[in-house]
Amino acid sequence: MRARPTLEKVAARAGVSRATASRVVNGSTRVAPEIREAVNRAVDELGYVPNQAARSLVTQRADSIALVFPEPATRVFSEDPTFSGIIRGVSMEIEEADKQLVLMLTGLAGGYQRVERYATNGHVDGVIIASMHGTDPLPGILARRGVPVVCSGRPSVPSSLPYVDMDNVGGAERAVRHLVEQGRRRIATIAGPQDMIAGIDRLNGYRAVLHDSDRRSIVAVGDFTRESGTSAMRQLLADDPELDAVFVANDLMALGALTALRQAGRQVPGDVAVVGFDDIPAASYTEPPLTTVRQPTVEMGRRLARMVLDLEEKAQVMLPTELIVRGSTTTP
Amino acid sequence: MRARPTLEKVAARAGVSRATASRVVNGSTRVAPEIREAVNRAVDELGYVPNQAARSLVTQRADSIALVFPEPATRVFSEDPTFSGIIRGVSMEIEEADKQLVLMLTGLAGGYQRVERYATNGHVDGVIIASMHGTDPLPGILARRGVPVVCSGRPSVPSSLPYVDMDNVGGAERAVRHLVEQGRRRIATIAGPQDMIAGIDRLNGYRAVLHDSDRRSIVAVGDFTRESGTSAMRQLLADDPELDAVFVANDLMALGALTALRQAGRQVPGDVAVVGFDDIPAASYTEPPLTTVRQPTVEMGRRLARMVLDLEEKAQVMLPTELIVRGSTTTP
DNA sequence: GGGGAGTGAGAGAGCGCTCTCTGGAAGAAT
DNA sequence: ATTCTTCCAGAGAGCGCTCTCTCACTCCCC
Repeated sequence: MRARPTLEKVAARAGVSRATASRVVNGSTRVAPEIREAVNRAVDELGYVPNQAARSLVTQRADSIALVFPEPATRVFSEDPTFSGIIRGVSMEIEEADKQLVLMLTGLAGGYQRVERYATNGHVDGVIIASMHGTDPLPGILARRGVPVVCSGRPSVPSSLPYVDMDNVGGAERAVRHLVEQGRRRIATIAGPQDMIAGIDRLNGYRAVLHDSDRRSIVAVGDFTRESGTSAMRQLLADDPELDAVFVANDLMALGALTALRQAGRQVPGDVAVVGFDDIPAASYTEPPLTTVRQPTVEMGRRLARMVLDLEEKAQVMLPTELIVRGSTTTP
Repeated sequence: MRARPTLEKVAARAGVSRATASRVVNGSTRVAPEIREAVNRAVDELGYVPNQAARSLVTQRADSIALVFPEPATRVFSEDPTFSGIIRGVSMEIEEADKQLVLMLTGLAGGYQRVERYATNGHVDGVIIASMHGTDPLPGILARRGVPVVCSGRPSVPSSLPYVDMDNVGGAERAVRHLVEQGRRRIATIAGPQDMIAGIDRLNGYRAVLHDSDRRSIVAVGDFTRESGTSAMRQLLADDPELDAVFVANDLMALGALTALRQAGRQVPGDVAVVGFDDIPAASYTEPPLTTVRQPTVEMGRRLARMVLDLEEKAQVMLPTELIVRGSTTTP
């Protein structure tokens, strides 16, 4: 394999100085057309590609951004496509901007320092933190160190850091209101973990609508896993055998709840209507198909990337969610 | 934010030359203990972290490796956790080696050139290609350009490139043999796409066992999606209403097949036994739970990473698969 | 026609680091 | 005591690039 050509070589071949070659490569307009032409030809002929390390060294930019998943890696890539959607969205924008995506899965405590070291090190122009725990200290640390940071999901402690969040409250409200409109009287919920903003917000949305419609709330708490959905549903049925609807804070738990309901001999939606949250692929294949709230995960990734790349203003953004009505709440 | 300290600063503080500081930072043994001590103290006090760009520039190493998914990104992160497992495995090893993971999702044709440019550019010490299409030209191109490449999945055209593959043939054989042992007489298969090595190998495994056991093969072909599993199953039932078992080349299609069987009024495993392949999370939650073949995806990621990092010899490796027997083939 | 204004190209410094080469001190051998 | 060897620290070049500064040249206006 032959050595990679340098700018010097390109300049020599085009009969110009290195500085001029650099100008052409970087798209400066202040170069005479015929010279630009000559340089471009030399670039093509030699197959020149700029050395990123050299460029970074002088520009102090890295042309890459880090996407950090502080969750234990095992959880990150489960059946939940939320993270996949974010990765895809981020990846699209990053690619468009001709930058690189550095993926960091940092489940353990030690991983924090690794990310911190790496990010404060000029390796990276910005960091996207796909944390679901609002209390994560990492965003604050990095921000204080001067690294551009954008979070997915609103931090639970108010801060001025930019983030992109889903409208969890609104989605939950729409879901529960849908159950109310279907004439359901006793609407229970299986809430998510209350140390995650998504878990908190979705429960708040549920409570808000029930309060308005003068129904009492029936709450069980799960941890977003399928198993916890099953046991939470059993507990709800024990608490209130008369319940006729349940809003489940994510689809995975809703799948578990469906199992528990089947085992308890309840018909869905005849006896009990079920609404989930997330719209995972499996939701369309349950029996009956699951009514759920869709999240714009890819869009979320795109916005995160655009913010961290400074293609749009860093702000605190809320993305709308959408209720997808299927068979688990209505009979055709 | 204060400027990052340079080696120069560290050296000054420790009262040594930059060269000596560099030696200490890079763990050279030929430094007097007290000096090493002094430098380390200065590093700690200043919070020094080496500038990777500067280091790369002189060492010609990038300390990062690329993980490329040439599939359309949409497919990559679907319900199929194979890719997630690979990412996690790769990530673990990369982290351990203190290198970076650059993720490239290059669905479109143009993406190839981007990867090629990026990888032949010294940005990256090696490339892991998570392709499932054995005919992918990218590995060959990169290898020819002198970039270390390791593939996940055996290329369909024989080559000398290193790869890590799953024992698809063996897994399929074990699955079908299991059906034979259960006394099934008419064993059909829903094969995967025949332009993917996994699809081909799993069909070959099926054929081999049927041939040995003197049964005739009944084949329908799907494309690894759930929908294709449903329609393939319908077709099989039309072709041979008497079939009493089906080996499905992946779990997603098996889920679809289960739906078709239910709609056709067949009991599983009473009338028809079903085996899948992959062991996706959903497989344990179907009714009945799905017998399937588990793949060591995380291990695959680890091996891929270790090879590309030269922690183990680059070779053509086959990882064992494991039959997980559940309710879709046996009654308790 | 002369002097500024404007424009485009080159010279050269320097980003932060590694690594070879050199030099000096200390210990071993003669 | 002198030379040789060993060992460790420093000097300095240079990785490939960007960017400022300088300079040469053209153009235009008085």
